[in-house]
Amino acid sequence: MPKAAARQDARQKLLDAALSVIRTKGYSATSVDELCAAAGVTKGAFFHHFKSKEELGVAAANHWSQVTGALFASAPYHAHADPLARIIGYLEFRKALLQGGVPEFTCLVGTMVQESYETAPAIREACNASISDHAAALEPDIGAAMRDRDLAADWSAASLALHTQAVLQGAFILAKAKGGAGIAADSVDHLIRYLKLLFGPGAVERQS
Amino acid sequence: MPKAAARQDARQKLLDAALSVIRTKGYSATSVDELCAAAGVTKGAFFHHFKSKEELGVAAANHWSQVTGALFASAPYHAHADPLARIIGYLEFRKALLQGGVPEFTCLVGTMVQESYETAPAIREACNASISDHAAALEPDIGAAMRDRDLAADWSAASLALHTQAVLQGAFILAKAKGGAGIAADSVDHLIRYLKLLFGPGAVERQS
DNA sequence: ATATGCGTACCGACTAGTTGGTATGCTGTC
DNA sequence: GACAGCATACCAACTAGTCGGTACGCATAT
Repeated sequence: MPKAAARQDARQKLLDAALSVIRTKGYSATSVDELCAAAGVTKGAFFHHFKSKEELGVAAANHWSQVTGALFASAPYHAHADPLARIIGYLEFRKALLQGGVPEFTCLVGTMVQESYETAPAIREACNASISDHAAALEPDIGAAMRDRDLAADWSAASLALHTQAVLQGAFILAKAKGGAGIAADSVDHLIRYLKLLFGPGAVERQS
Repeated sequence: MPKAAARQDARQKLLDAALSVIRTKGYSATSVDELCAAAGVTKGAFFHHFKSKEELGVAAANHWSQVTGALFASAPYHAHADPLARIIGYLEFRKALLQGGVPEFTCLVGTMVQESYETAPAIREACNASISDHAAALEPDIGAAMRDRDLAADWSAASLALHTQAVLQGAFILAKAKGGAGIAADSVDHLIRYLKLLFGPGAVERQS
């Protein structure tokens, strides 16, 4: 019975379509009709599940958090024993993700927040939560690496975690401007170099 | 005779209005009518000077390059004798610019390229030129600092120059998401710390 | 078993307003 | 009187959102 399975999946199809369409054209330039066409559903279905386009935007940001959250949670870099190795592993993983076309590896919430931070507070907050939560997931490892090496820093683990996200978001903008991923990988390399310098020479190698 | 002065300035007023309106609402969400209202001109004047909205976008990006180019060319950090001190001075200057509301200190071309990189090649290229030219202006100082210190690096002056722009663009996104400049300043601080580590301890202090 | 009742999921034509763009005309300057 | 600079009026296409209606699953009663 495909009927039971088919039910309630217009919402999912719309959210999945939103991820790719909005990353390609931006939030404002994406029309509801276009979203419906990409998802293969009707406008009636759209407004049955979302009371407005803005609500779809919020839901898309949350959906993005879930999808990427699952991706990073199951990534292999968590296996490293040394916390700094896990952080570097995370960044290498981000670099490995820079494959395919620009719309495929760039960030949904980074794109959306640029367009709606002043006009759609609900979207801004959902995007902020997505970025901030993702950064917060890095904090424990950064904190542990600092403690491991008795670092008396004038910066916090939280600020460094957010800085990694700033570099990534900025790398995406340059990739969009230049039309390729190369420059983004270079920027992540600079970030990795920064971390290795911060935590001392040979810091990663002296892991267990 | 205000007439002679008033002539030909609809274009300037439109470009100036574009800088602030597009930075606030984004390119797609900004309508031609809105732009005209903000500039205090009519639609006829708009399409007299620009044959399409996209052409206005390109012109706005070029206008942005000119305005910011003049700002940075006349900035005080060029006075430092040491090239590294000039670079750090540039970043401190960028930090000092993080004043007022978010729309006032964020970057026009970074905002525009996100929305139009796939749909408007002319705008993408104009934004790319703006970012790349600005980065290129930093290259000579970075190269000089590398030579001064006999740095045998596995990265180029060009890639570090672009990395600074990535950090700044990413910092703007975080500022938009969080609704404040604080996080952006933190990220620039991390970047300054990276440069000081890269060029060796006490590198800036041993300038003339 | 089957009839009744009801809620959720979905459809697609419709509307009021907005969009980028055009056609035409007026006004001052060379 | 030609032409640049602008204004006004207008248009077809598109916009987000609405609305009356259908299809179907599920619970309870009979």
